[in-house]
Order: sequence, then structure tokens, then C-alpha cells
Amino acid sequence: MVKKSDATKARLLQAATQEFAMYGIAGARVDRISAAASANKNLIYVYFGNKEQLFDTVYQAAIEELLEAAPFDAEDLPGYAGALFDFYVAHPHLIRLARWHALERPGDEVLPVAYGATQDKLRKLSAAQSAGLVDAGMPAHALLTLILVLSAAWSDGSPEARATGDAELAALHRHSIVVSVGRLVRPPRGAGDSRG
Amino acid sequence: MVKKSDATKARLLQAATQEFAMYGIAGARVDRISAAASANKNLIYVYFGNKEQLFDTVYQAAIEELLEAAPFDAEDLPGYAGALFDFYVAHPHLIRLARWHALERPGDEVLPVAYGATQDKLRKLSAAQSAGLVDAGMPAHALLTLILVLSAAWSDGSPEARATGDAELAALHRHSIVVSVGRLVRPPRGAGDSRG
DNA sequence: GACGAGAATCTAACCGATCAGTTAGATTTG
DNA sequence: CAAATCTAACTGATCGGTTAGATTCTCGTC
Repeated sequence: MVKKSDATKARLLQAATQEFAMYGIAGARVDRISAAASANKNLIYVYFGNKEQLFDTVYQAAIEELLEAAPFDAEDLPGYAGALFDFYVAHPHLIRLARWHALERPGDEVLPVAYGATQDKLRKLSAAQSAGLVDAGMPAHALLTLILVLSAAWSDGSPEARATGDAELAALHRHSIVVSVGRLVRPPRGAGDSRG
Repeated sequence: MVKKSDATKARLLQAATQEFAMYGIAGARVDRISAAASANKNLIYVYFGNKEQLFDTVYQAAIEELLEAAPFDAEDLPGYAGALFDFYVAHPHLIRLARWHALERPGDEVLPVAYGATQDKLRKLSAAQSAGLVDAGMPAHALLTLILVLSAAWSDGSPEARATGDAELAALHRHSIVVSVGRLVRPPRGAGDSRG
């Protein structure tokens, strides 16, 4: 059954995502969110508790969306990094949410869903290292962090991005990331896989 | 001559740096800053204008400190990345300031001092590429961004940092960064430099 | 070296605006 | 009718910024 309130909830969540991505938790305004959602302010408190919990809900949804967007492939890590890059370009607000969260909730433990996904990635990555498909010169968790960081290198707030909408520049950035990850993970001596 | 007000100004700046690093611009409280500096709130407005301008002053000082800390060396980029990592470990609040700035002042142009320093780095990097000391497979500006991003990979807010104060882990992170940058910048065929 | 005017420095109290959260009730739905 | 959904107005606290005035320092003049 389609409930009326579900649509309102969805509009509020959508508006809250924009607002939190733009201004962070401290900077977000509950009145702006309800106005943008064409909903009454009180509904936020009825449906989501308060501003902090609303952020939690928004953030959880964003993380889940991100996890689904780029399936982890330990045997093609450059491709995985490229997919992440594409996702960040397509959804710039999600990475902003993640950065706000890191800054405004320093002590927050990782969401269960994200934790599970990370453990899964680490397992696959270790296996690929053992199989000789990926360089084993550093532990899987370090390698994973570096790959993730490289993927997000140009996603907002980096030294010389600024010129948005430049497809040529974006292509260069993507290429740089893919090449970099390739160099990071390529095993020193041949072990089955080789790429053109 | 040593002016009394200079000491007050310095205390305010110190307190403001802590406050902004902790809470960002929107989250920072001028009353907390003045209290932490044991100074009257009004002095902030007398000396620095307002909260936004106080942040500008704090941020500018932080950038200058960061630029002085790790001298750029295009011929030893892994070492440069390592020095940056060390600085981030020693001064965790400065990188937080930079991240707050990126999020809360999206359209802000780069500070002149930072712009100048970046141009200088790019020139040196290009020269090193031309000389065959550094891989020329991607433009200098892209390479520089990737190096900077790698250096800051574990500086706050990354997936599995959390355990601060762990010297062994920090050493692993530093090593991972140095090795990664080494792989990034090493030219494909021998060109003078070779490393163990 | 005393002294006083004026500038520099500092203080405490205040103010208007804003904001998260509440309440009481209207309207719709089942 | 009763529960779910929604609305508008209100509230108490907080916060950035201001104001008026107290205190201290600077320096020329006698």
C-alpha cells in the first residue's frame, strides 16, 4: 500500500540530503529542509526524531547507495577505482556527506553496513594478494585505504579542480587515477595477469 | 617593543585555531574562543573583525605553517610525501582546518601564498619530468594532486585509523605512503636514479 | 619627576535575530 | 469515531555582534 506519509518522508530525506551535503550538521537548518521539502517542520521530529538523527538516516542511506554503486573487484582494482570516480562525479553530494561526517563526528564508529562491506573487501583483497594477482608488499587494509583515497582525489575541495563541467579534464583525472592504482597494485614479477 | 595586546591577540588566535579545527566555522563559538583565551569576547571583533575574518586569519597562518614545514623536493617525492605525513601527524588540527575550509567555503579561491607555492611546485615537477627523474606519463598538476592526497590518506577521517597513539601502525602508514609515491613517480625505464 | 590628556586596551552587560524543538489543534483517512 | 497525517504559532535558549564605559598605557609639558 502506498502511504501518503511515505512520500513526505522521501521528500524530507531528499531535501535533508541536499542541505546536509551543502552545510554539514551544524550549518544545516531544519526550517530550510522542511521548506525545500514543502513539508511542515514538525514532521521532521515526528518521523526522524531530531536533526542529528535525521543526519544519521541520511548518511546511512548515502553509504548504502555508495556501496551498491561500485562493486568491489579485487582482480581489477584500477577498474574499481574508476567506477568509484564515476560515482563521485555523478553524485558529488554523497562524498561531501562522508567528509562532513568525518569532521563533525570524529569519534563515531563505522556503520555496521560499511564495516561489513569493508571486511568483505579486505578478505577479497588478501586473497588476491595470496594468489599473486595483487602486489603483497603492504597489508590489504593499507592498500585499500590508498585506493579509496586516490579514487576521491578530485572529488571536491582539491587544489585545482574548480573548473567543473570540463569533460576533458574529468577524463584526465579519471585516467590518472586508474593508471595510479594500476601501478600501486601491480605485482613486481609476472603472476598470470597482464594488461595492455 | 612588546605590546600587551599582541599577547592577547596570540592567545585568541591559538584558541581560535583549536576551536575552528574542532568544530569548523559554523560550529565554532566565539564565546568559547574568548573563554579559552581568557580574553573578552569583544576583543575578537576589535582585533579580527568578526568570526569569518577570524577564521580567515587562522587559516592563512595554518597554510603558511604547512608550506614551511615540508620543503618541496621534486627529486625525492617519496621523501617529500613522508615529510608531509610527519607534519600531519604532528599537527593534526591543521589538516582539519583545510578540510573545513574546503567544505564550508566551496567557492573560495586559493590563498595567494598557497597559489604561489603550488605554481613553484608545478614548475619544479615539470622540470624533473623533463629531466627524466620523474615519470612523465601524466601532467605535473595531476601527479602533484595525487601525491598530496596520498600523503594525507591517514590524516583524520579515514576508514580504519581510529587507533591513535599507535606508533607501529603510524610507521606502517608512513611506509605505505612512501612506497606508493615511489611507484607513482618512478620512470618506466632507468634514468639515473634507482632505489633499493 | 609629576601630571594630565588622549589613545590603547579591556570589561561586562546588553540586544536582536536565529534556531531547534514543542504544542495544540485542524484535516484527512480508514 | 479514532488513528494518522499535517499545520501554524509559539518558546526558550543560544549566538554573533554591539555599546558604553572602566582601566591602563603613552607621551608631551612643566
